[in-house]
Amino acid sequence: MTLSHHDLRQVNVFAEATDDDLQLVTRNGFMRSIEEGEYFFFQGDPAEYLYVLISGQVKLMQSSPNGKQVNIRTIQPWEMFAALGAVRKDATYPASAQAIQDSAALVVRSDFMSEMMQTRPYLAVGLTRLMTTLIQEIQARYRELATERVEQRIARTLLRLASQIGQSSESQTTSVEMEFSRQDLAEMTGTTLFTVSRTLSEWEKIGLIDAGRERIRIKDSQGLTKIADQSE
Amino acid sequence: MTLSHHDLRQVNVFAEATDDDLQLVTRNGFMRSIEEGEYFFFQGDPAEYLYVLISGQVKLMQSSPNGKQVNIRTIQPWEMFAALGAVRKDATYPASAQAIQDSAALVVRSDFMSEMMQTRPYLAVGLTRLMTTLIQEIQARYRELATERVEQRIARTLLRLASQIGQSSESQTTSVEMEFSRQDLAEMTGTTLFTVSRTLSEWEKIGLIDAGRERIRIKDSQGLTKIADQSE
DNA sequence: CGGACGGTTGACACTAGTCAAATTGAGTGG
DNA sequence: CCACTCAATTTGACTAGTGTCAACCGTCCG
Repeated sequence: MTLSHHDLRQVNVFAEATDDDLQLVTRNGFMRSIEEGEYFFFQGDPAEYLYVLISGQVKLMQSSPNGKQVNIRTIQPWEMFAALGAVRKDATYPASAQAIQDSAALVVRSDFMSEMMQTRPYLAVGLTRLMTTLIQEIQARYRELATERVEQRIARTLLRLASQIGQSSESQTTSVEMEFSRQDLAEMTGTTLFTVSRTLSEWEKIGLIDAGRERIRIKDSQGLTKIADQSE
Repeated sequence: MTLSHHDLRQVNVFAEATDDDLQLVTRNGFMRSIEEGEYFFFQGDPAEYLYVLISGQVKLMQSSPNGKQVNIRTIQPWEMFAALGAVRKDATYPASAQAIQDSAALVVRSDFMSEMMQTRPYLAVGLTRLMTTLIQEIQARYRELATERVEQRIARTLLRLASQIGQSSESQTTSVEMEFSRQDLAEMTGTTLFTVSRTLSEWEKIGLIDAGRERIRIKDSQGLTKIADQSE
C-alpha cells in the first residue's frame, strides 16, 4: 500500500500541519499491515511507536489481571492511536490493539514525534485536542456503564458504531452493515456474549435490526434510539 | 488566601515553567473560594475558565439525562482541572465540579492559557501528559466497572483515595481518615448508597475499616487489597 | 465429511438494585 | 444543657436484571 503524505491531512492531529512536516512524518514512519485477529501491539509492551490507521478496523482492549477483557475503543481509518508514548518516557501500552479486519497502519517512532512536538506547538495542541475528545468519550461511556442497563448500552453502542463507520466511509445509506462478533459487542458494552445474543435475537424478532454471523445491520435506528434513551 | 507564584510549581503541568510564566499565570488568574456543597461550575456551562485546586477537595461528576450521577474524578490540592476549555473553542464543561469540603482554587481564563500554549511547547506537552494520565486512570476504572464486582470496586476505590490523600498531605500514617458520605462513595464506584452501606458495615464488623458519619478510616489495607484483587 | 467456531436458547443462581422503615448523630435555637 | 430537627446511615424484605453453564444448532471451510 502506498501512502502519499497528503493523505495524512485527513488525520485530525495533522490538519494544520505544513506539507514539509507531513513528508517528514511519512518518511520517518513505515507501513505495517496485519491480518484480522493479529495484534499491532500488546498491553504492557514498551510504547515505542504510535500509529495512524490507514485501512481496516482495530480494537483497543484492556485485560484485567483475572483475564477478562474490555474494549476501550474501536479505531477507524485515519485515526491516530497509541499516542501516549510520544509524551511519556518509558511508557508501556495500557491496552492491546487487535485488528478486527485486515488492517494497515502508518507506524511512527514515539520519540521522533516527541521531538517534533517540542518545536511545533500546533502538534502538541492538536494532540491535546484529540485527547480531550477521547476523555470525553470514555467518560460518557463510563457514565453509561454505571447508570444504564445492558439493553440501552447495546443500543447506544450500535448507533455509535454505525455513525462512526458511516462517517469514515462515504456510504451514507441509512443502514450500515457492521462486522463484528457478539463477543466483540459484549466487550464493548461491558456485558456477556449471552446477554448480547439474547438481546439481538429479540430485536431481530421485532424488526429493529438484521443480524447474522459476525454481521449486524440496523433497520430501524429510530427504534434503537428510543431504547437507548428510555429513562426508565 | 494568598498565593505565591512559587506554589504553582507543585502543579504538574507547571513543573517546567519559568518563574516569569508562573507570575503571568497568577497575575492573570484570581482566587475563588466556595463552601462544601457549592459548585465551581456546572455541566453544560461554557468552559471559560480552568482551575487549579489550592485547598479542599472537589468532585467532578457527570449526570445523565435521567438524572443519575457518576463521580468521574476527585480532585486533590494542586491538581489542575477543567483544562479542556484551553484547547477547544466554544467547549462546555462535560461535568460539574462540586466541593466536598470548603475549597479554594486559582481560576484562569481558558483563552489566556490557550494563548500561552501557542508559544510555549512545554505547556502543551505538559497538558498532554496530564491528559494521558487521566485517560489511563479512567480507562482502568472503566475496565473495573465492566469486569469487577461492587465489593472489589469499593475496596479498590478506598485504597486509591487513601493513597491520593496520603500523597498530597504529608501524613504518611498507615491509616488515613477520609471524609465523604456513603452517597459519594456510591457515585465513585457506580453503585448505590445502600450497597455501600451494607458493604462497609460488613467490613467494619470484621475489622477492616473504621467507619462513621461521613468518615472512613482504613484499619487493614492488606485485607482490603486482598478483597480488591480476588479474581473470583 | 467433519471439525471448529459463532451463535442460540433454556434453566438456574445470585448480585445488587429498589423501597420502606427504623436508627443514629450532628447541629441549632431556646 | 436539652429538646428538636434533619440529614446520613442502617437494615430488612423483595425482586429485577444479568451472569453462568450446559446443550444444541448452523454454517463455513479445509
